Amino acid sequence: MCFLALRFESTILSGKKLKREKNPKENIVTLKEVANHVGLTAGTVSAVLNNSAASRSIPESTRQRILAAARELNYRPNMLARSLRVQRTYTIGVILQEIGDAYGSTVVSGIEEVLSERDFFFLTVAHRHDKRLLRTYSDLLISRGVEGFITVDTSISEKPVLPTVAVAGHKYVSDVTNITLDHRKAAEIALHHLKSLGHDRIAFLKGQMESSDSVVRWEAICAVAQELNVIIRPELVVQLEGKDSTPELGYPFGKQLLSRNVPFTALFAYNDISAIGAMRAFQEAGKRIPEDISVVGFDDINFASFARPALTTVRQPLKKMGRIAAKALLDWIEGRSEYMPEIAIEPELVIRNSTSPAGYGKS
Amino acid sequence: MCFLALRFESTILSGKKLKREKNPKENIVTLKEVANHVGLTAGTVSAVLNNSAASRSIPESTRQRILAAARELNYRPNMLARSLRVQRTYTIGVILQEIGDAYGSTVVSGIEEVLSERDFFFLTVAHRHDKRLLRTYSDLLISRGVEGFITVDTSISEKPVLPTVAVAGHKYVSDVTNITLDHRKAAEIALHHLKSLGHDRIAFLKGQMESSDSVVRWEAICAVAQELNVIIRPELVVQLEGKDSTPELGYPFGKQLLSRNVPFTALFAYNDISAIGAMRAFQEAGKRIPEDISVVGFDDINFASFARPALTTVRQPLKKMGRIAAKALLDWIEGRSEYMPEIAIEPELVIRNSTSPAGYGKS
DNA sequence: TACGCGTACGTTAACGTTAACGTATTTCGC
DNA sequence: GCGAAATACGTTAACGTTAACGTACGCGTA
Repeated sequence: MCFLALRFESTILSGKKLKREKNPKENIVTLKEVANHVGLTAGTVSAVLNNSAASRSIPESTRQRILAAARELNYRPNMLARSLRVQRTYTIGVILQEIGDAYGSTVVSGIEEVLSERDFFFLTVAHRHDKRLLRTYSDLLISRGVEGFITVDTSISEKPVLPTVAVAGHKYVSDVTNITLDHRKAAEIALHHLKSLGHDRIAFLKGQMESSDSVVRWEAICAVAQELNVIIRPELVVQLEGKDSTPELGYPFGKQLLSRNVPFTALFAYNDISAIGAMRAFQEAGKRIPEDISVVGFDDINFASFARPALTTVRQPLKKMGRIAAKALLDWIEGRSEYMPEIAIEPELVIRNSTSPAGYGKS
Repeated sequence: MCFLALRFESTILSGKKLKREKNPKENIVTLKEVANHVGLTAGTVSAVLNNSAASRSIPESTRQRILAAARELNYRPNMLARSLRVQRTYTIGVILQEIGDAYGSTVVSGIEEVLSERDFFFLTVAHRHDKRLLRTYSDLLISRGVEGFITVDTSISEKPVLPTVAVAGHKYVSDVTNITLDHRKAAEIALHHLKSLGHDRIAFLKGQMESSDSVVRWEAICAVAQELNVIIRPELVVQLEGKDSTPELGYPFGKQLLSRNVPFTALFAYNDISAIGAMRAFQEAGKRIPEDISVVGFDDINFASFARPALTTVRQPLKKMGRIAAKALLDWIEGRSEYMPEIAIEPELVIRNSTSPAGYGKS
């Protein structure tokens, strides 16, 4: 019988080898093949490989025999089948606007760190600001069995079917955990910095309507400005538009600001990329930074410190926010923690060389 | 019977509603539930929804009844089960060193564009320069049924089990399609540019050993230098180290170059981020760019044009390379095209403000 | 009226796994 | 030396789909 089993096995194997050229799937080995190889059944092999409760009664010698065979045949469990059976995929969906921008990439890098520590994988989709695409993608991800979502800079309006954590989400929807920066604090530190440098004519670059932080951040700025007696002049407020994720974004709006011919000594931009773009517009127009115009950015992306001059900015700990989002989601999925509606993140002012006392340029 | 069916259905549904609070999976509806709802079997419903060959004999009225029920119940096919059955996952694995660096993110954005057009998804893994982790991850991805791999800036040495496309891969392994820049051409245009500006003392930043382009690019530079009679002085060659993906990477090596006290009028850096970091080191030491030192970068990442001065660089069309990689892989997987060992990409010199004639600073 | 053919579905098995339960043999206590 | 318990496995069914095959019925035709 042993002889027969061996013969059987070897013909199977040689059959596979012949086919391998054509179909790469042919040489991936299943549980049943491992079981055949050691003369046991799939159930037993499964129990040992997962060392489940049932395997307590399997003697060490058999266990070793099984493990050896699995290694030898290079057995890789089929996660599809396993997931179908145990109803878990250890996969989450990451939904963002675009792939490749500094903001999203950094958040995703934080997410990935945590997921890999906890043996989860993720599928990424970019909805390109299209509401319908967003809906389609979340359905497709559910089809693929993701156990939860992390959205980045994307507002959700409907209550989702699965646990969802929104990085920079603001609509308060039940069953969505929002990871949000403390925008009040952010506005305070930035405006206080500029005010204490003597700036009283401050220009603003408002975020695009599609960006989920825009509204909340602007409201915080308005509220804090009032408290600090900083006047917000409509002539000095410019609305960003476009979905560019390079500094090109801010360039035309920097020019626009200058063309209004309303004097200002400082700019508080919506984010670092628009700040850097605006800086270039200013510099091309002969303005010196910070002597003529001080500039404060937002985010503290990698390149902020390498802008010329190095950019003063409100730091959002993006990678950390990604980590926190992932941790919150996994704990929630695995029932280690309850749903919480919000996790607040503290911003931090990073003072570099793009800000200086007002009027510095007049001397 | 119809009454019974309805009753049955409604109790099922209310049962689900009660459970929904506890288990989110409870309210996702299966093919069998749709079938029950219309009083048919799962097989029939499946045939209609996929409009397979078998559904030719299903009358329009029934077809509509099924489609309506599926919509009404919000049926979403379970891709795990489907994939297990049809042995296809429409998923590929993207393997990169890190997530969040400008180079990789841009390539991935190109990949994603093509995948989404063709209804594929992707799982991303970052192996952090660890060979063993790379191996582990590729096994895990195979477990999850990916149909192919795209690697970014990662050398593979073993012949892979699945179709693989390597962006900036250089080891020639059979069954791997390499998407490679024409490094000879790149070296030619960069060195010719510097030489024609009169530079004859050129410093070089060599790529890190872990970066897969390093060796090939350096060899191309050496070969072209010889042909153009450009002398490469060992004292002016610095080896980059570290896995930083911000300009911070180049900063210490820019300093190191200056500290050697060997005069040079130009720098050809391994990539843009190291070029920008080195520029800052030069500027901090009082050197003007380009008057005292011309700098040429490599890649043309988003920020290159917003460096001060705007960086002259050898452009790699990163997004396009991602697109080409994805297209090649999908065509290969779906048998629309044969395996090809290499696809060459043409670099392009982008002249901005970081280069000028040698000796300009002496006047 | 018997036969064939088209119509409209149902049935079965399989994809690879695993949890729950079954069964045959051995070991041990008293 | 007999029953109970432990040991070492096997068997079955199910996860949700789909491809291949099967069947029952009605209709037209020779």
